[in-house]
Amino acid sequence: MASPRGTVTIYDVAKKAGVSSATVSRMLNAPAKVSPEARDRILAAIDELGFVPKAEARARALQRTRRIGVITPFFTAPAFVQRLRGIASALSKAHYELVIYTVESAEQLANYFASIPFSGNLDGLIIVSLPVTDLYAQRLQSSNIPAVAIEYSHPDLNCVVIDDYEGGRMAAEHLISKGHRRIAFMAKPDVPEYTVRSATQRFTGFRDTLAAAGITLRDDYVKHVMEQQEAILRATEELLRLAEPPTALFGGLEIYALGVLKAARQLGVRVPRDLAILGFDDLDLAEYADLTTVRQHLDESGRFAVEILLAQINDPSRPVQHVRLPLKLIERQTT
Amino acid sequence: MASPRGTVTIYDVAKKAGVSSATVSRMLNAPAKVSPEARDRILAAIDELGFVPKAEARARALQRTRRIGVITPFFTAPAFVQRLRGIASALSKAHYELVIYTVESAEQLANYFASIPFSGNLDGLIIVSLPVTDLYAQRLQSSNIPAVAIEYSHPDLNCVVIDDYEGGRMAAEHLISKGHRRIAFMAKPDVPEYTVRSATQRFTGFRDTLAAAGITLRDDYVKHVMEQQEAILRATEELLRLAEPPTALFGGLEIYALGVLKAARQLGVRVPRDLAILGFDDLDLAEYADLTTVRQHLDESGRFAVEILLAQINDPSRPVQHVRLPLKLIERQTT
DNA sequence: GTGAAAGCGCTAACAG
DNA sequence: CTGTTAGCGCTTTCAC
Repeated sequence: MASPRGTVTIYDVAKKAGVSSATVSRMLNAPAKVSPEARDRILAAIDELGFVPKAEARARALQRTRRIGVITPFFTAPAFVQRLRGIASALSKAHYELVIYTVESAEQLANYFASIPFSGNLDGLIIVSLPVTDLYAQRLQSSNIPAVAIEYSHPDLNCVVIDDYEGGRMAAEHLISKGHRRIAFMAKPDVPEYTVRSATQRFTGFRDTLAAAGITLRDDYVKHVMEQQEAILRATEELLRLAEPPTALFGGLEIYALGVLKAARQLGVRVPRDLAILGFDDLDLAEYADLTTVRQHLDESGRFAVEILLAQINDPSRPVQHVRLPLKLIERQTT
Repeated sequence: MASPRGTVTIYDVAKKAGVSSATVSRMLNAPAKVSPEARDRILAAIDELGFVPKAEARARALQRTRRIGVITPFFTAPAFVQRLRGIASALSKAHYELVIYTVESAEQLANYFASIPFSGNLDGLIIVSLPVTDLYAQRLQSSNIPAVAIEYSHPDLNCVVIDDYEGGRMAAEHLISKGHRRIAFMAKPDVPEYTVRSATQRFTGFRDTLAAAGITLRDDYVKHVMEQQEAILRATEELLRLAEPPTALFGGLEIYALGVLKAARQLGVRVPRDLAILGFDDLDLAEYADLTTVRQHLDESGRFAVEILLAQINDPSRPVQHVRLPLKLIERQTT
């Protein structure tokens, strides 16, 4: 019989069980310290009253919330989802709640960092795929809340990242080993606001490795286009219409590889016979599309972040940790 | 200069600004009620101290958390993600925090309902794609927390659902209108624990409509298989190897349509020429695959749920609301 | 083993 | 406009 919203407290339980509120509290937190008789009566009272401890109150008394926050770009992109999945799973195992803050713009991100009541409201924070500026890092530090960044790295912050340069290298190597020499690259335009350092490094590693093998990446082989399928289709056509069309393509982001794959099918180009396609990330989608790709274990990145975060929470004096997750080439049908 | 974790309170601010804590509180909640001079001094103090209000304390005093919870199956399936996306977006606009509880088994669900401190920790609850039993509905009611269920419906609970029977009907009608008469159906096995009522109704609507058009759904045209691609591939082969193979197939769940599409490609079957394929849901994935499908607006379902929930929170006396979202046939390349 | 009582940080009357 | 004061529900000494 619960009365009006949230109305039954330990005091009610205490009264009904004929003990003090302190004893009920003990019962809840350290049952061993309570006599068996009292225990039974309290348990009965709890049952009867339908008592549920109020986390808010608990958190205030305890000075911790058992809740960790995740700041992530508005999760339209599958990669965020997979990272989140890793986080959610690990957190749930550790009995932490997960609160999500989605960010749709740089401005909103700034707002969050400026105004969100981090300290005291969260036991820790995970920042997913969002650039961490010095200012933010500093604010995080001074607010004294344990945090870890995924994908972007900052010297003063825990983070879990991958070696994008190495990823580019692996991609190039794979394509070369398959006998390709006319190799193309497609990725996002380099817009200033969302300067994706990782994509750039991927590209650099890719190009350097090609160069080391005596292959120069021709300018007309590299396409920077928007993520819309239409744009990708057009770029693919341009590529194929070249006098010397590429025989292979590396998509610096999985969407591009996937998009080109789709475009290729529409254009009647056989994959991988006429055009080999290689992606990066290994989204769930990639498996469905049978795309060969460089896998970074997205779910794992989330799990790792949680691990580091919890360690940090339990021992605040812990030094900053940077982990770099391994990459792996997953060979499927498109190369 | 923030001192040890979460240490600066309104009292600190008050002292520094030479006012009482109440004034600081007013400043925070109703700045108009504070004199300009005091305001400035308080603002300055806040800045200097790096003060951030602690949500826990606020929530306790206010008796509301500005936080709503979402219980969802472990979000491996894209449909959950899209629903979540709608929820997250709507919630963020309304300045609510979103806390996520993922559930991996029926048992865990029971645990949540039994032991999670819902009341007093959350202002509201959204239950995504999880069967709501009478017991749970009752507990929800008595704990007096506003809630809404998505996908599953319960008479005593707000919910947003679709008309699955109608969906099945639309699917059948579309296929019939395309001239098909040998039509197959593929879906999940009917396991007792996860009795997916919606899938069953989809099927019924589908079969009834076929029947009304004088087409009887042959037993060897309906396949209940696991979601693994391999199982789907095998089922597809069996279908196609029939003396009279079907010319069209309806996947009661999008995965099946997608899986069959993939299988068809592997088997060299032309889609839609040799086999038309129709899905249900319209996941992001469907667009990528150019799958014709019956769309239920997943994102929208989340948005609606939030709307109802907030309305309910603001006016607890509001009657239970059942909304049924419309379905729409999205014609793409596979039929 | 148990109870009394003092907080945890904030808000909301109530006087002034 | 502002300060005083009493909670919100739970935990945690400190005595007994």
